[in-house]
Amino acid sequence: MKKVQLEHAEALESGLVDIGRAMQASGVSAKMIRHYEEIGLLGNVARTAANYRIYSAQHVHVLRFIKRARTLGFSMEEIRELLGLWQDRRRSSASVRKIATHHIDELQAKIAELQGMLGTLQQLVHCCAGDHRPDCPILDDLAEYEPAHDAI
Amino acid sequence: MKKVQLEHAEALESGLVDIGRAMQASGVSAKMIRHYEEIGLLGNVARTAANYRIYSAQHVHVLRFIKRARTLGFSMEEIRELLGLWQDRRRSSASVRKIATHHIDELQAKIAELQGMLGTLQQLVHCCAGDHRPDCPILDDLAEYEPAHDAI
DNA sequence: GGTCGACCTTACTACCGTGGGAAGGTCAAG
DNA sequence: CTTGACCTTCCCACGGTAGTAAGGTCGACC
Repeated sequence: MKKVQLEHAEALESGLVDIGRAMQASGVSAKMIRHYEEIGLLGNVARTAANYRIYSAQHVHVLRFIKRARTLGFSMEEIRELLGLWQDRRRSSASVRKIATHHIDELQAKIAELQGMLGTLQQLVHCCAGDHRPDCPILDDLAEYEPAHDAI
Repeated sequence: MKKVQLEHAEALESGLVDIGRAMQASGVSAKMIRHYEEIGLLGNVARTAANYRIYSAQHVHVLRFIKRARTLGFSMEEIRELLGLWQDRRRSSASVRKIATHHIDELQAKIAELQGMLGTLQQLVHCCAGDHRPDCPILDDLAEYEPAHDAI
């Protein structure tokens, strides 16, 4: 097992890319690429003799996978699982679907929460004159709101 | 200007409360009450001779204000501004309304973003068999998605 | 008095994902 | 040889909350 250390120019000619190109190709910042490596999402990343990171096409593919998953709001932990399933040929689509539906539930809960806030605020803003006078139902709500005491 | 240091029992008799009671009365954890003091939202907080924090009814009122504002999703910076306006008798309701409408815009943007994620995910989940087989449109999307190249 | 449990204090750590910046090494082109 | 773009590592920040550790203090009870 010889460890072959490529020079920078050499590496780029063999279809490998440096972090700048990986960044362009994936849309993930260099900062985050290093971070994803550090938390173990990229596996082994080669280095040139000068210690520069060198990425294979597969690495870039993983980065684009992560980027897309982040865009869909998956957490890093979920992404870790999804990557594992992606690379496992014996996975079941059910296991992927389970993660996705769980994430859908979270999204729906979050949306409901935000819509609750939004509704209340819209009501308050609607009632607020919004002029030079100090009287303000918004502040009144914040100052005087009493939580419903459902609990004993 | 004598600095009168009250004893614990003495203080509680004068309508002042310790952090535990402030926590119960406001719904804000002791941890966060100290934090809010540290970042300057509570002003001067008195201490007993034994260095325990002692809160006035006004302090508790501020804490409930903060609690309610957090429930509506305002950021700490926005809450700082709202508190300032609340305590300013010459405020205009327009200035409060402005903060609130800005927050409404943020909420709407966030909701739209989450709904975008949700829609895409629901579509993908809908297309996924979710059985023992490995074929999975969800993973396919994550792995092969190409961002639209609107930019040059 | 002594002791117990509940409460308080400060100070540090972590979470999540991202960005900023310092201080230094390396590349390729002029 | 210099320049400027790029790379390296390392540390810090955000926002808001929670956890933990090590210690001081309260009231109540024996």
